[in-house]
Amino acid sequence: MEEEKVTIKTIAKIANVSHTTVSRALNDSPLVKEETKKKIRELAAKMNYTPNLNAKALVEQKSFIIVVYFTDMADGTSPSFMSAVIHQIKDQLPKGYEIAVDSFASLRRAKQSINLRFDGALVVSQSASDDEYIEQLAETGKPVVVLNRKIDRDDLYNYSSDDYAGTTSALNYLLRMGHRDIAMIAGRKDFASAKLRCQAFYDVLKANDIAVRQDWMLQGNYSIDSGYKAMEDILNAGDLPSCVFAANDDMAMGAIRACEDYGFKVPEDISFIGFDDNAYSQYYNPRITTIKKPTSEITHYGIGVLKALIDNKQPELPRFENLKPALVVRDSVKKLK
Amino acid sequence: MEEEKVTIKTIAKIANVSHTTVSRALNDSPLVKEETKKKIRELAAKMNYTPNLNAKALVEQKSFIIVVYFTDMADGTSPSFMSAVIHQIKDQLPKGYEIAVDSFASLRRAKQSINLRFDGALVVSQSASDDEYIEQLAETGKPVVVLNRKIDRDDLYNYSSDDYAGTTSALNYLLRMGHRDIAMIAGRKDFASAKLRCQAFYDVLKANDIAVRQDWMLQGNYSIDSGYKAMEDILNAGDLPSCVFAANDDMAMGAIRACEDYGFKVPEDISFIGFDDNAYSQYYNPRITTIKKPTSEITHYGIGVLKALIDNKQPELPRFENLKPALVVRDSVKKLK
DNA sequence: ATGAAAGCGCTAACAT
DNA sequence: ATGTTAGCGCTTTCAT
Repeated sequence: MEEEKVTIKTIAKIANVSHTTVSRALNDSPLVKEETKKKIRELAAKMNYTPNLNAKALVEQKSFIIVVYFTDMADGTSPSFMSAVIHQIKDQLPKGYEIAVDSFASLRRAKQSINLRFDGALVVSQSASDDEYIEQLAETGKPVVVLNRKIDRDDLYNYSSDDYAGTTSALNYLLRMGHRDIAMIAGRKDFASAKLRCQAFYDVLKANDIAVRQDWMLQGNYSIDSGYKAMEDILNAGDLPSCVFAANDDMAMGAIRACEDYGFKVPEDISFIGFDDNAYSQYYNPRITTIKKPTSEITHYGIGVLKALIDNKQPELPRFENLKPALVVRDSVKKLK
Repeated sequence: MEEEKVTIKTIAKIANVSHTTVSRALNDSPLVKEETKKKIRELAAKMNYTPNLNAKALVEQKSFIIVVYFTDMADGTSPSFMSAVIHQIKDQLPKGYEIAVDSFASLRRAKQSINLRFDGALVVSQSASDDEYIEQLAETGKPVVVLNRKIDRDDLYNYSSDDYAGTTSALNYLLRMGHRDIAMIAGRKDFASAKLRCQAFYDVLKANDIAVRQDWMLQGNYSIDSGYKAMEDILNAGDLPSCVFAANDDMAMGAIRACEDYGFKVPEDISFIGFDDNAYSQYYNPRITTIKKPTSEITHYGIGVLKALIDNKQPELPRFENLKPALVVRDSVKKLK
């Protein structure tokens, strides 16, 4: 059961060569005769040899670990974003690499600094409070790519979603559909995306001479439940908006549920537009009109660049790009006449 | 920017002690005077010292990596399960450990064996095809805990959801509500949970003298879309069942959407019961009656045991437990008279 | 084309 | 209480 551990020295002894030759053969060095290589490789396979990555890492000053950092795994970060990133990165990276997952929130909780054992880092950042850790990562001089949020530095590769533009197109659509009484349920305060979506909301309303009513500006935290509760507040107050812009689809779903519970029909009595286009939006009842966040493009860009960086190649993509979300019209917004 | 790398030898030189003393001091060995310890610790902090985990790992024959394996990250494994496991494990494990995430599907695709660099493994297993990799993990002699599915060996710690019992209680509830024309949308064929949920379906119907109609037994794959398509098949065929048992909530949601699209009302025209109780089930329209899978208990058990095993302690939990799911009655099943 | 020796940063026997 | 030495498994000069 317990296999004796086989190292390059074990192989060397049996093959009657030095362990140096074994090392070279296994790394396909041109310094070893094809014949010897073949013999050694076969032997290694037969003996079930696996290299000790710790030793290799020690001498090569590498670690064969790619780390993925999230702002917070407990909440705010959608599980599907997380799973997509990990899954895609796993499939594209060279074999032998481990994907380590961590969060800045847990570092903060444990008052820890970042772990230095990584060869490249992918950061899915939601908040400016991540900057201290991003700085720590950058200081190592190793490849770092920041996704999801625009950062204030131009030495790192950075891909984000243009949430301001996305929100603008959402509101312009509502306006075109005849809505002027628009409420908003905002996202988690400390998240950059929430701030941008709010700011755009204010700006577009102002540009269209619509006063923002504070009782129609609710604070959520991106969770379904927070959408439900915020909507209850709207429903329990005075007059109703004709439409609600929820800063993400999860909150839109919670809010729609609240409407149903209070006897209002969506979109007959009240319309909704969300943000993200999550996995359930197109199946929800009603199907949710929303802004599709370019998540998979962001992920794809990030992984491609990180891979190039680790391979010491020049990435073909620009340092920064603010990818455009797209309006997806479905059934949750009613056209007013 | 590029900090000179500081090792225990650097510190030793400045502190005028041997690197051994530094090592001992940093590891809080009783062999070092408190005073010296303090001095060295302060020095280390000031110099921004971080231990080289590769070196430590090499000499200690450890790796400071906990690996979490999923059957398949591309589909089948719910992102929320994944995020919950990673998040919880991260919070409970000793500092300095990395959580590495991988999937057997990707190993298979790359024709790779498991990576030996880990100190403990948590396997979220869906399918018997995982067994070859579980065997590889077990052979290392390191702590391995298998979750989600009952395995055929008793040397590993193993916690699963009793899907057979869960399905039985779902069907008994339907029967109590007066349903006898029951269709089923099954889950991904190769997944153990799907098989158990099917088997229980057959058994309960048979026990109640209800013939299983093959045109009411549809094959899905646990995705929302597969639920939609399966339901279309039912709707396009002859007579309608009074109720559909979907092997998970995602498929139930897809199927309900199909009903709406075809002009049927849920639960007035047709009832639904799901499985899992996912994050959206209680907000869906209608709220979905379902079987709550004891996911968080399973995760909790698994992490607790793995932690104990890694600390060389005897876990307080039994080797195996088949945790009971619970019926959650909501609005998607109509009572027939 | 192959081997001997050194060294990566750390811990642990074995001195003292 | 502290230091000396060896060695974990690997790659990399430097010889031959």
